[in-house]
Amino acid sequence: MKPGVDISAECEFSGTDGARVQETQGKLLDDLTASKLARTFKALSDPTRVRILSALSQRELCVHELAASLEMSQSAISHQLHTLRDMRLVRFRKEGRHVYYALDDEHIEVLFQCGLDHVEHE
Amino acid sequence: MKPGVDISAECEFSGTDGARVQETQGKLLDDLTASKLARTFKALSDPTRVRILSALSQRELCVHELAASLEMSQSAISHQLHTLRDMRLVRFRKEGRHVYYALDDEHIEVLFQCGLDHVEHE
DNA sequence: GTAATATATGAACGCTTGCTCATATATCTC
DNA sequence: GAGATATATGAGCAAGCGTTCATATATTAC
Repeated sequence: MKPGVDISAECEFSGTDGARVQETQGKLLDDLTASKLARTFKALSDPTRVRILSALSQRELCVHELAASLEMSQSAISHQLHTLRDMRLVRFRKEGRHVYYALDDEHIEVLFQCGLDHVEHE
Repeated sequence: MKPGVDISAECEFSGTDGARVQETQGKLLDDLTASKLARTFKALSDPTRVRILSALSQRELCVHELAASLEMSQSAISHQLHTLRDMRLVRFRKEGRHVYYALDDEHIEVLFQCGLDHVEHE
C-alpha cells in the first residue's frame, strides 16, 4: 500500500514484488550484452546461413561451389555471405577470380555444435 | 569441358569442382535439421527474449514481475512468452491469478551460456 | 581490345516480426 | 453480484529480412 520505490509492478504483494523485481533487474543481463547476444544468435537463425556454415565447416569453398552445393542462386549466397562477414563468422581470401570463404574461428563451431546438441536432445 | 554429372557449377575447373560440390553436399546438414537448428537459434535472436531468459535463469517470475523487471508492457512480454512457450524454452504454472514462468530445461541455459562466451570472446 | 567467368551489390517485393492498442478471459476481493 | 487485478490474444502497423532480378566490378582467356 505504501508508495515505495516501486517501478510499476502492481501485483497483489507490491512490496515483496518490488524487491524481487529490483533483485532481478540487478542481476539481469545489461542491454548492450543482451543485444550483442541476440545479434549473435540471429546470425545463426536462418536455414541458408546454417547450411553455409555447415558446408564451410568441412573445408573452405568459393561462392560458386557454395551456391552449387546448396542449390541456390549465386546472388542469394553472396548476400548471406555478406551478412556472415559482417558478423565476423567467416573470412575470405581472393584467388584469381575466385573468393574462398572459410569459418572465421573455431568458437563459432562450438556454438553451432551446441545448438545441434539442443536440437538432437529434444 | 566434358558435360559430366555436374550440378550447375561453372567454375573454371568444372570436374574437380563437381567432385568437391558432391562431397560437400554429402556431408551437408540435411534440410530438416538445418531448419530446426535455425529455429532454435531464432528463438534466442531477439533482445527481449534474451532478457526474459536471463531473468528466468535467476528464478521463476510471474508475467507482471517480468514486465516490471524489463520495463516493458505486459502485452509485449506475454507475446514473447507465447513464442518461448511454443519453442518449449519456458514452462509455466498457474497460481491464482498469477502465471509463473521458468526455464523449461537446463539445456537451453547451456546454449545461452555458450552464446555469451562467444560474445565475450570477441 | 572483346568475351566469358566470378563475385558483389542496389532496388524491389513479399513475408515475417515485434510492438501497441483494444479487448477477452479468469481469478480474487468486496 | 460488481469491480479490480493478472494474463492472453487478435488486429494493425512499421520495421526488418531473404529472395530475385538487373547490373556493376574484377579477373582471365582470347
